[in-house]
Amino acid sequence: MYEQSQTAPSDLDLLKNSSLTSILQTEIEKIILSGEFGPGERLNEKALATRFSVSRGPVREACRALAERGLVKLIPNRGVFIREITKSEAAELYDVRAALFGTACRLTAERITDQELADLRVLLARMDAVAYRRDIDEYYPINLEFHNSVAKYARNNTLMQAYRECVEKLHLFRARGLIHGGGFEVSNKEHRQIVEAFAVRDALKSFEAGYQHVQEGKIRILMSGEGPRAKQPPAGPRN
Amino acid sequence: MYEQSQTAPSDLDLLKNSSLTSILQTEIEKIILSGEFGPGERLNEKALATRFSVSRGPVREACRALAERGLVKLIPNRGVFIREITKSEAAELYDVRAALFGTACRLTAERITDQELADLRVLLARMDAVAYRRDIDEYYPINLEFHNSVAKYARNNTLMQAYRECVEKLHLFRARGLIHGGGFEVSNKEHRQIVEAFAVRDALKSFEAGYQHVQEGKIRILMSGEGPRAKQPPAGPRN
DNA sequence: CCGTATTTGTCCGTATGTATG
DNA sequence: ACATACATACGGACAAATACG
Repeated sequence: MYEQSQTAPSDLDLLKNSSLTSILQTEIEKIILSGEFGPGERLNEKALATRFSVSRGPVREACRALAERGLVKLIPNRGVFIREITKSEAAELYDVRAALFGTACRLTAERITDQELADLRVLLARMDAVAYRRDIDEYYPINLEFHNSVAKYARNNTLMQAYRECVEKLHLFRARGLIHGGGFEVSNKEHRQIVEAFAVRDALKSFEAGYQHVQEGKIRILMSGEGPRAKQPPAGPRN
Repeated sequence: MYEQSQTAPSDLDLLKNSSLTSILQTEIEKIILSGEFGPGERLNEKALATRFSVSRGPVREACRALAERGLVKLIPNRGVFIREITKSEAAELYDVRAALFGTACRLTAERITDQELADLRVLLARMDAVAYRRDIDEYYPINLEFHNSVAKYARNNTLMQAYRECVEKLHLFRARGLIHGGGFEVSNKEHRQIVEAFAVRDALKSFEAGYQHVQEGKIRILMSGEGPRAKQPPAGPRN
């Protein structure tokens, strides 16, 4: 029998998780985030299966995983739909993101090395440079790297993963067209406050700076446009 | 064609998600949290299928979802294992939980009604009563209700769900036997600080009280026992 | 080190439920 | 309102990989 001979796997073999389902999960995720299908649109199982030249089984499993992750929504007997993020849900997500990023900042403040601090300052300078030219295509990736670096320096993988998931879900909203464009300088000023809090290793101040930075992003979203009108489905599964 | 005729589903029909897979997901989750299978142990797909008198398809889908949720771990060609939470992972989870609960407290402080405040005080009194008798079986559910109430009063479903998931994952660790038993009075004293911060609607103070309360729980865990020895798997999939 | 048994991975067929004309 | 077409849900079977003797 198996009993105790079956033990938990090491963390390493998760990386080369080369099952067909996990590959599909990644691919479908890419499709979703690429915006090929708009929010609310339906994904056809068979179409996906033929597209990747596989059977529907792995596709279903991959979709089930993505549903749990909040990227798609599964309706019994109707199929899988790209998750629609309403404005209020986006606002909720921003609060969660603020909680996680703020805490990442707090932990980072307690653990950051001088080298890491210097690296962050480099990113600040680079953002200042491109912000001056109002180049959002240049600014965005550096901004992303800044946030990811902070999350990394917190040395808490669980926290970082939760943060990434949160950001990913918000991409579904951003894809709707409501991109928080403006505010380079003000954004980078907030970044600077975070780094300064790191420099003096002030945990609470770092938290608050990170928390408020995300909250500012939320406010920009909420102020822009009217957001998606809550278009009612023609008919949910009535039973 | 489908085009726009297919719109996103309303939030309501998620509740009666009566597909076989989602039922299995709930059932298997119950099995895991009940401790019927210890952490690291393997779940046999066919055994689960016959147990619930269903095919392996829905079982596999349910397990995929649980894997994404972090309750089980899927290893290609080897199967599904109950997730093993090491002490360091538990510590990381506590930081995340602290972030979420602290933020829930912060939001609650901004939105709590007098009635809700009164309800919390009732829970405090009840916990004091059972703490006096050192009755952990009585204390635990009230303690749980207190935390859930606070999470609810924050009026942020996304946050609450993330918090619940976090707590659920920590149950996998608690199930190992390292229950944070002691400290009734000190715990309820922290509860009282949270409620007092609510009473004066101090957001930052509420956050810090909630954050530190969870952190205290973390410290109790870390201090207890040596934690699970990292028993190495006999052989990972070598390829 | 090799053969066998068991388990997982994948695919396909049928039934049921939903949307459309 | 009814019938038709189509997509999903589930079950079962075959192939591949792994574990054990």
